[in-house]
Amino acid sequence: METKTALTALAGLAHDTRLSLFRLLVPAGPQGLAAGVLAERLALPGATLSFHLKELRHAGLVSQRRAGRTLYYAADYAAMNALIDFLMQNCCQGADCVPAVCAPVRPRNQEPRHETHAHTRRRNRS
Amino acid sequence: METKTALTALAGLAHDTRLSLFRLLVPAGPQGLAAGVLAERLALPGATLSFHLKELRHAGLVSQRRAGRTLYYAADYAAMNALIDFLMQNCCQGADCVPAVCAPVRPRNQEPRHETHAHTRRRNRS
DNA sequence: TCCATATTTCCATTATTATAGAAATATAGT
DNA sequence: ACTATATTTCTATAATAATGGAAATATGGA
Repeated sequence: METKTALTALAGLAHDTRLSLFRLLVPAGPQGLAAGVLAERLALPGATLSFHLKELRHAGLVSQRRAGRTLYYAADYAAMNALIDFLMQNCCQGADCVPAVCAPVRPRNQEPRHETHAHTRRRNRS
Repeated sequence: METKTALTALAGLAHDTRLSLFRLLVPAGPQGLAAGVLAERLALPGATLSFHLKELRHAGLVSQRRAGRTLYYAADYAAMNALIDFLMQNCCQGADCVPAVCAPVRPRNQEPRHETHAHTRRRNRS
């Protein structure tokens, strides 16, 4: 991951509202949540919500999908993995490090979402 | 890690100059680098450097130590680990996840720097 | 075509963060 | 005590980001 990309991702998450949005989207899985639902859950005016969603989108952390007149937003797990990877480079320079692997909690009948760390064994079966 | 703490840490790293500072400090190990050295390496005016170092310090990402008239700044590995942990919660909600462990590259005659993840096996001997 | 719904973009305002010169503080040496 | 060095805090200014009402766009249904 490029430094500039990492910086944008960090700035994307470094805001109360946006972090909350992302945290709502993560357990929602790949199909995401409608803008309206997000607005309601966080009690945000539409314009403000839109502003932050755009920000997250530009940071590559969420994706947008239209279905009828509602827009669904979903967390981008690969982007989050890439960010974590980047931070681990900055934390330990690649040495003596256990890499992280993240995936949607319950992938709803869909193929695996990212090929990063294909070599890494999974743990924490819960 | 508390959300508020994570937000501060994210904001701490979400700036070009501060991320560069942190990346200079990481390989420097626990004894850190003098403010003067950092100023020179990044070609920053003293006041600007001070501003960003304070920011990083308030975010808990770096520590300060005085020796004579020079102030040394060092990366806080535990804080970085905590941040990565936090992000992994937000990425996969604790399920199906390999936790990360980070440590200084070459601990210079000093005891291990953090007790987080004492249960986790190390990998990547290089 | 007309109306309702879902959501965005526009724009003005306010709030927050960054920049860097100059003055202040801390320490050390003579 | 005086001077030099290292670095910070003070302060004003400039730059960037966030907020939210109002107007605009997109879609779907009658």
